[in-house]
Amino acid sequence: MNNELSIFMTYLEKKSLRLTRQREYISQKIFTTKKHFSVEDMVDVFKNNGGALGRVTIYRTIALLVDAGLLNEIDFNKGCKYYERSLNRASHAHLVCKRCGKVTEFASSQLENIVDKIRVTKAFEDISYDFKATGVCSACKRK
Amino acid sequence: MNNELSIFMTYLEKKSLRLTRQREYISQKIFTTKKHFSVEDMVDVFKNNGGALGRVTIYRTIALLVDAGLLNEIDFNKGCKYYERSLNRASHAHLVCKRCGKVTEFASSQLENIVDKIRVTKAFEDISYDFKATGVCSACKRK
DNA sequence: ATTGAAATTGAAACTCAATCTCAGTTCCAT
DNA sequence: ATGGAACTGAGATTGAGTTTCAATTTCAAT
Repeated sequence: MNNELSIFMTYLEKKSLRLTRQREYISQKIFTTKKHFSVEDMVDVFKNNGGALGRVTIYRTIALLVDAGLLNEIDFNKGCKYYERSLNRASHAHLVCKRCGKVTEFASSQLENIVDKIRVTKAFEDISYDFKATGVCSACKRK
Repeated sequence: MNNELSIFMTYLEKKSLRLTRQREYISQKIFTTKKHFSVEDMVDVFKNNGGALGRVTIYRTIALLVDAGLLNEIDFNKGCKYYERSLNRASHAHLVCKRCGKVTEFASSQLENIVDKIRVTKAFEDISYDFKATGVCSACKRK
């Protein structure tokens, strides 16, 4: 059922790392999150839910999830990293408005074609990717 | 002749900003740079060349050049922003090796297609874009 | 030329995301 | 149980990038 958790467990085992109570809490919370989030967002989640976890542990767990291929790291020009779950996501670009900062997604299967070509012609492996288009959204343009 | 400088001058005029000695030094240096560079790289350039310019001025001038559309801001997972000249560049992706950190480029005209589609279907304007693929390069894989 | 408003510079202080350190704790294999 | 390895988290640290502000430069209007 919980595919992501089982992938995480396999990853940890392969690296001789442990699925601790903290790692389980943090990853389960992330695996039920639909939106983009920053590390500080997650720190706040656990602060508010009483289950105080050290911010360092949250940083480290997210780094593990990125390395395991379960999270993509993305940059929205906001001064900190953001993350999104990567499993079974349709390929998409991120549109960031440089006026209002709003982020939207743009589905495009062509991105997969490009990545496939990179994989084949450059012998690049284990690829995660991020297409970011920065511009002015239609709402801001009207002003 | 110096197309980029004239675009920069037009941009400054439109914004009622001045082409100062410092801005001219910094932009000319950038307009003769082929490689990716960080702000600190530029700070060092001017430190070594004796023409000490305040780092704040360099930050601000680069921000102007980005806003003028003459530089693209790119992220190589290195903890600071990098920049590349954008005028008349063939569209390309950045491949970043997560082991050795090496950055290579991958030309792909398909990227323009995707951006065109974003422009039209999302009414997104004034777009700059960055396609980054993070993975393991063929050299690191062999180890 | 002189004046005054606006833009500019740059040193220093500051912010804040992210990392490092290290002492104390937990877990696992023997 | 015991030793070694992994783990946690508070606090200190780093470093890119921004803000502040006093002093300077520029430009348009007189």
